[in-house]
Amino acid sequence: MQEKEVQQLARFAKALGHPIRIAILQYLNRQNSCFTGDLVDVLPVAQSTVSQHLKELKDAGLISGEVNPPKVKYCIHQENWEIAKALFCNFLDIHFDNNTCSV
Amino acid sequence: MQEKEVQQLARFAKALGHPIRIAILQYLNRQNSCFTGDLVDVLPVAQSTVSQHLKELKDAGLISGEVNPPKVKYCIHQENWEIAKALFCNFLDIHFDNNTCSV
DNA sequence: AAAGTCTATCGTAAATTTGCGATTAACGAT
DNA sequence: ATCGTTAATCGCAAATTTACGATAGACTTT
Repeated sequence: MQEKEVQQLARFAKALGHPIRIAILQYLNRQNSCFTGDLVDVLPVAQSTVSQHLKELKDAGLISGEVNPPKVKYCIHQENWEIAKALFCNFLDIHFDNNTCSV
Repeated sequence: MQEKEVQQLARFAKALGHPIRIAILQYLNRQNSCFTGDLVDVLPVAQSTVSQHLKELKDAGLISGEVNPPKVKYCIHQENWEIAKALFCNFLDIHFDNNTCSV
């Protein structure tokens, strides 16, 4: 594993290192996409806090937001999500077959 | 995914959220076990800093240390490592086959 | 043009993290 | 008993994270 990959993996892991952000990503995985407001309704923190967590996930590259006035629609950033998956699988020593990953 | 699992996953992810800690775990995965000093030799940070990162990994449950005076031998905490694997795989939507993790 | 909706950003405070040098603790060897 | 080795812990400073309310910006609708 290259140094760059270690950095990238740590970056992703750090982004996942908060329960609210895990919850956001889970929600996005289920719903495919959602607005900020949907998350504010569901999560036990203030709107500004949700926004901040979304920003961190976006900065880490795990999600992307599409402005859809006056709302913003978020979804998983598929390409980077796959990269994250690959890095985690590699690191956790999970062996791949073909398309997904299997042990 | 239960709330407790979300918390646990976030805890593990947080522990992985630093390049030095990733490097430590990688080293442990390769070497099976090692002393603190081995890591100090390899990592670009001070001894006290390495010790601190080891403490965090231990607190997160990912490693365990066996005192072997005057050294301390660290290794991956296999049981918890498997739990972490399972949680990450589940979260990242990685499909399993058989023996190790299962969804 | 004014009002309303939705969300990002600002300002702030508290808590946590990161890193270091110095010290301490534990133990074996002399 | 003293010395040497190894590693944890302490004390500290700087940076980052977390959370909130308040404000500001973008755009629709009235």
